[in-house]
Amino acid sequence: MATIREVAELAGVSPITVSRVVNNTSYVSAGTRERVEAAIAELKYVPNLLAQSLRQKQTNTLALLVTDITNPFWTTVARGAEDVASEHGMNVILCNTDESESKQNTYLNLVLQKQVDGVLLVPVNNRCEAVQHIQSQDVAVVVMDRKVTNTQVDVVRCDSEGGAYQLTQHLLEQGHRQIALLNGAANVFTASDRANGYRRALAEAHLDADAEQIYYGEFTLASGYEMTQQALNADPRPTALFAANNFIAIGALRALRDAGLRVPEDMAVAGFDDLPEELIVEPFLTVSAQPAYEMGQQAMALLLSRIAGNAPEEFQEIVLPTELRVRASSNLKLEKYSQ
Amino acid sequence: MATIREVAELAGVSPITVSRVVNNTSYVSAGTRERVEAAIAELKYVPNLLAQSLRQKQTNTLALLVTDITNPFWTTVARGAEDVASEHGMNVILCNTDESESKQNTYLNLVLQKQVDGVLLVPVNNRCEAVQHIQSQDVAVVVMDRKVTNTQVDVVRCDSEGGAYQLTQHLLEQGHRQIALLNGAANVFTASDRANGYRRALAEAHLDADAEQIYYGEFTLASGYEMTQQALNADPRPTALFAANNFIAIGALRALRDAGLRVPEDMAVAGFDDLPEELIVEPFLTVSAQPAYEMGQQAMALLLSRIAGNAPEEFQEIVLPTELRVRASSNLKLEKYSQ
DNA sequence: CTGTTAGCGCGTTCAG
DNA sequence: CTGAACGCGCTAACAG
Repeated sequence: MATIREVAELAGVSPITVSRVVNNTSYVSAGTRERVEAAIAELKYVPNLLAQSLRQKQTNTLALLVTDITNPFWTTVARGAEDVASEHGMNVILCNTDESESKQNTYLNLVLQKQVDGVLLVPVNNRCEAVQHIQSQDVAVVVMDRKVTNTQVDVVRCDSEGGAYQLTQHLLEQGHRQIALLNGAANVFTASDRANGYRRALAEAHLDADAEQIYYGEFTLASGYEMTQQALNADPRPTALFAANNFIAIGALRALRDAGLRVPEDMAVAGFDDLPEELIVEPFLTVSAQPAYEMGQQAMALLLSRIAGNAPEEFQEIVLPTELRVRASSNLKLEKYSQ
Repeated sequence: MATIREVAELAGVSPITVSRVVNNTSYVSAGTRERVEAAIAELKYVPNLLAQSLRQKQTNTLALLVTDITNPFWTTVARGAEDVASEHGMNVILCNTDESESKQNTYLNLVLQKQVDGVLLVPVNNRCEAVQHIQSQDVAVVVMDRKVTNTQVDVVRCDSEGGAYQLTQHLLEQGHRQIALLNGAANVFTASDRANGYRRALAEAHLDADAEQIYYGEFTLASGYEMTQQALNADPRPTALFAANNFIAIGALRALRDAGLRVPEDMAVAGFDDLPEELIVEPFLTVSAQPAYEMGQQAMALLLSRIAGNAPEEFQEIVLPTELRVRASSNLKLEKYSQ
């Protein structure tokens, strides 16, 4: 662990000259440069970024806090964000909040202490303390995927309301009149937005309030399984299930299998979020696909321009459209998945 | 961004006293502590970990370099490693090398510059420069999943040879005599070990060398698809495919589907690495499952004990067993997956 | 229980 | 083109 001083001594120059060679920050004569580089190689010198960042008051490091890194949706978002960041020479610290407020706050404190230059946050709920905490430290922040209340902040998200509307409409067109919505937690905006889109579609179809059947749970397989069991025991029993994310959908499909029901013959199923093609032999589930990679890209691009100080002064809200992909799980006419 | 000095001034104490309050590192009278805490709250003081780490010469941060974070296998490994690390108050920087040597080296340099206390490395090939580079900086390192040649270093991996042997044996028991191995890159130990296990099983079954049919590609869906197409055109055409990882297996299943072949009726398929249950409605693929989470745990535990200086002096090689899970893809008698 | 001194490794500022 | 002085924010070592 050689220091810049040791390199300087060996090369017979001052530390600052070594710094200039390493960072290419000023002209250095060819001869000096050569001697310095030889010394660096000999001592296996590795610059200490802690000291550099401390001095320069910037770390070229950003934090990305997502709610569930085991979900391919978030992996894809993270890839989009990282690709943009590394194009700009910035590194990303990825943190997994597990939808837990305490984990979120722990990680937030950690990365603020690590002096990150900015934070890309998927908030675990729609309150605003976390965002304000970041802002109070004069650290740039962009909220992703979910809105927050009562706070001025940049947001990049997908059109959950519109996607849910479209998906519900599709199920109505297939003739379904009892559609159960298996949702995430009610205090998360993506969940309430999807409920709103669902309601709007029902209202336009002139179905009365009785037709509404919403279950609130979590964005997990276990919760999807459980909500499906409840829905199967409901009266009237739904003929279609709308799963508010991919894990809920898989939980629902499992519960249906365990109940001996076929999809789509005995129950239609549709969901939010496509699974990446690497994980699926043949797509079967009808979904409203969110542009995960693009969301990560755009959110990171906005964060970087905020840091660089060349973003518009007013806060942005960027809403990306979702795409309806009709497949066999909601449509008897399509060939059934058989693998 | 208040500093410790500003807090000290406001509280009417010295900076070191503030430090002691923040870190609970020595006795402080209740009254002083209260005044300091009030000042911290008022100034919204957040300690600067860069400065602290610079001073203490340790960052409590570790690096984890894996080859493909979009693969659930590696996500699971990472979770195992992180869970152990955070139990010990250590943070983990996760880096994705994409099986690229240059990316690996870039990240390695970055984390060494960031002064990580240790590195958990999945090397992109079986050469040893990367490991020696880390060791030359006196940074602790544990290699995971793959061996490296010519270098003394701790290794935690799974029994690829044994797992491949077991899986091949299973296919032989099902009556297959032409089994194609769809493998990763030849210069990666996990790939060559799986080839060795495959060969050993063939040899024990007294099949001559002609029976051996190994394709070398990459651990990706696209490569699995391609190798399967080659295998289908081979003479003799195999009756069973052994995919060396989960992505290759999915590529193979797709290629078979596109060729109009049924599994297992027209072609048996088996693979390495189970997919996590969150992503699968009903397991269909026969696999040799590696204990991914445990591998992450054990590798991290070993790394931490090396750092703490309480690991055995000699280098360890920990080999975890794989588990054969027979399912419908290789067995006509089992019920076919139909979802 | 609290404070003083010194320095971690680096880069900014200014001077040559 | 090169160097000296200084300080980024924090804490180890020592003193009281």
